[in-house]
Amino acid sequence: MAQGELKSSVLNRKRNPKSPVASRSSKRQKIAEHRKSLPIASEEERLIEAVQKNDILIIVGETGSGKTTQLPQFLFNAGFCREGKMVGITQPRRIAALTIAKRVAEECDVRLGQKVGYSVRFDDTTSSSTRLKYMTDGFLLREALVDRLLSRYSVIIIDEAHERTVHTDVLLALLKKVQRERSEIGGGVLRGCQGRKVSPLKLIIMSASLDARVFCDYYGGAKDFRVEGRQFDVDIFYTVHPETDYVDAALNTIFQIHSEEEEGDILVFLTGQEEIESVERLVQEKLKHLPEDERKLLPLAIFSALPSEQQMRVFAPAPIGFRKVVLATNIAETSITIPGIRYVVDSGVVKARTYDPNKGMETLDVVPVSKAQAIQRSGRAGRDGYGKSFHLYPERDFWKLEDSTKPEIKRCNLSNVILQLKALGIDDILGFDFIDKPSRSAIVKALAELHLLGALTDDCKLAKPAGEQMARLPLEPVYSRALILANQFNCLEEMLIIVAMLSVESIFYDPRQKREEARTSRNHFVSVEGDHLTYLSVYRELDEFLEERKAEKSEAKVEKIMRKWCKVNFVNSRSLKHARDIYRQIRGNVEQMGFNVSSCGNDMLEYRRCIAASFFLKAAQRQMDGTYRALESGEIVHIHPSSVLFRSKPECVIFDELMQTSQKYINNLTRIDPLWLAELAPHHYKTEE
DNA sequence: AGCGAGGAC
Repeated sequence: MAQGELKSSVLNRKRNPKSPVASRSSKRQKIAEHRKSLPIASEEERLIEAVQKNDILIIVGETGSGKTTQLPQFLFNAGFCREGKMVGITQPRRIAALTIAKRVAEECDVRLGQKVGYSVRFDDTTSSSTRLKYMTDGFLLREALVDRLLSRYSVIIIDEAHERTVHTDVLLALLKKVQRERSEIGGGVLRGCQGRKVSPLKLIIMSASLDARVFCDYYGGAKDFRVEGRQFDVDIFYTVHPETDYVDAALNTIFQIHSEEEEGDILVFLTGQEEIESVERLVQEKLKHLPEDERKLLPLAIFSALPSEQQMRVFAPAPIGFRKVVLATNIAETSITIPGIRYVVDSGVVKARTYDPNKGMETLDVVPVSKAQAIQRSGRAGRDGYGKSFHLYPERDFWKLEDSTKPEIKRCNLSNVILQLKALGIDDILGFDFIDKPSRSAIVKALAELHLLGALTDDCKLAKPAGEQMARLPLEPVYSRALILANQFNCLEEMLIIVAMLSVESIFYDPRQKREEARTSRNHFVSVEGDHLTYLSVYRELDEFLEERKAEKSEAKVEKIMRKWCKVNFVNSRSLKHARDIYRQIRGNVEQMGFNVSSCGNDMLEYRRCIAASFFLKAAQRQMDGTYRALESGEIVHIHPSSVLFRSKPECVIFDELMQTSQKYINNLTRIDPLWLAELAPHHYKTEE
């Protein structure tokens, strides 16, 4: 939303070179006109009155209402930022926090970081003068660990609450509690963090969902306020009969649009990389059989694991006379907005992760989308003008879909959430007032895991200091535990690198066409001990490479060198950069905790023993038939083909991940001696021997 | 003998 507007204003400025003063005043005028034209503009008085009268307000507004950019400015003007107080606005995604803050700073005619700023991991632009603070919901949760009453905020706005991410759900519950505590303290008798006076907290929940009831009910009949959206109309089409093969149906629909419909690009929602790459080939294949003048169709893939340079291609306009057909996962549902899309093709399915707490196993399944998801997908055709949306299933099937996607908190491993809650002083997890309660068994399992990792005491209190240290680290509890143990094994330096690498996805990029070339070219990284040490050597080799070129001072130059190195080595540079950021952050964290970052040098034996001691819950042993048995759950599993140990099949391994896709796969492995388990985790494996 | 949706601290 804000992204596109920002870009066009920059273009306008270039096209009309005026004196800086004139261009500035015409820009101000344009911004004022734009603000006045938003549906929410006429609601300022009513909105402020509603906020003043209600401590909790649910705002329902569809795309284009202007609620996210305007409401914080209304609140500022109404005096909610007096006495140094802030209005905090949370977003599920960093890119949204960033672009919206930039947009609002421009509207307010201030430099980013002054009155308006954003805070996301690795990137904090706020200052002591910041009054409107955009941030990720995860960032606000981290702040709560330091200042439990969030006393610097007079108003907190949770945006995109309908998405129901884990972070949003935890915040919704936490803020309910914080608001109660702040009103009980009242009158500033008690003081919060750093002696700040504590005043009541206003809470605003913003949702695009038509159904605000779930939020209103949760907050004891809170008032809802509806704001009009503004989107172009999208005509919706369904198939007459159910399709047996949605890939085939998608192909036919793409070519039908191409031959029958007016100009405009096509966005196709599919389920994953393999499927997208295969549809891309099929489109190209089919084009060969068309007459020359009908071949002007350009298929482009986009999914999260795709390197940035290739992701960027979907944003470039198609060559003159060509029509783009963007083949996307649900990355294009919310995370990225592609300009020029007029036609949407919805397969009606999505890959969704679920977690089985009893087996400690995640599953990635193709499942039908929800109604809300199908509507969201259609809406992607109405960003730049009116559009058309083609669903590859009959209308009667649409009505059978779930209204909305199951909240993530009911589908994930809760160990991190529960550790955070414990660190926030919330001890009764089973009785905690979640908007949607996770199952009892999921909670019990996570508590047991935290206990086994040493984060919780026998009576389920936060252990001191291990539990507190683990909660402070922005990592999965099992990784935090690994860092604490590595400190004792004198291989903290190595474990910091491995944990950073395991925290990011798709380090290696294997384009299907060049898979063999990619494998061969990175053979020199591969360790016979497994994936962990392979990642270590990738990280170190890049580090040495950059060290040798340290003469290059500028950050941009370093990035360029790094990208080149990654390309040659078939490593995803975005992933590796992310790993380096995480490394720096968690290294800072452990140093603050007083850990001495020591290295085991070339003693990989000690390092592997540390891996075994840390991840003892994730061990698997080879069986007679060559399959593996996960020791904790008893599941029969296979080594994932992308692991460097896929062919060598050692007797006993530690794995990082157990996921069911086409089979039950373990991935990211290290070879260990089975005797180490009983030696290093006797409290868990003592009976095995 | 063969392969993983999207986010976030």
